[in-house]
Amino acid sequence: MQSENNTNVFIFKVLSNEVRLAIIEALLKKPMNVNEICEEINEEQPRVSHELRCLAVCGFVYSEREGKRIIYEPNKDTITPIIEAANKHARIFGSKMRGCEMLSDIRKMTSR
Amino acid sequence: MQSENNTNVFIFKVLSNEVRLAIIEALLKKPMNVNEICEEINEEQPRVSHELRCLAVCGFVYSEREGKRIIYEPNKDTITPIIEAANKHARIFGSKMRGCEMLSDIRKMTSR
DNA sequence: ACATCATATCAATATTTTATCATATGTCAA
DNA sequence: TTGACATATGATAAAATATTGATATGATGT
Repeated sequence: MQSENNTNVFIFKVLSNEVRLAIIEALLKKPMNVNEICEEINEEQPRVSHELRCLAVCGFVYSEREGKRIIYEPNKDTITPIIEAANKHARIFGSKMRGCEMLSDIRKMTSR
Repeated sequence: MQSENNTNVFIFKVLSNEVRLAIIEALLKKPMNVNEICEEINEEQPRVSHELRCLAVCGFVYSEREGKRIIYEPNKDTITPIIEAANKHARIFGSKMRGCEMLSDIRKMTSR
């Protein structure tokens, strides 16, 4: 339970990045190779490779070589429920957080 | 959908911190005031107050004054599904991530 | 083996987040 | 209104993460 907790912190860390989350969402539409992902989310290739590595180590995506290309697929089983649960919270509290792009933005919100 | 996505990044950021997640887990057991939380998770009061503010702004906890004390409660409705979904991933891939405390640890894992 | 395309790695820097401490604010009770 | 307790705030140093571009590796088909 305690170790599960620490693992959860790490899981959320991995998901708390715009590029990584964009990659996941893109792959949920359809499996792709690095360059297709780059086009889809408009990011540089080294950057996307970097993040794919992270996502792969953490079990969020897996890969399979097809000739020259390496096709990445998301691990729908565990990703989908996490994202949907977050969506639910976002739907209700998204407006409350509007304008927060960084954690430090919260300091600027004086009212509670 | 796009704004939901950005909000999700933020949601995961908030949850990707040991202290904040510990606060949430503690409050899921029972509502508490700041000092009780401090004891439970063994952290300093200013630190916990800081994080409670963050959690409150983001809709993860809400508070109610009871005399001198302010009692904090978690927003079980949306938190529980998120944590459970993460637990599921942790159960399967936790071992793969074992030893990762920081994202930079991933760089040390050379094998894929 | 060579040329080419696809992907990964490295390292330096910029940005963001965490951690800490001193201090302020607020509430109650005498 | 004073004292005691409870909680919040602000500034800042330290640490972690994101970003970037140059370069390296790897696989394929010829």
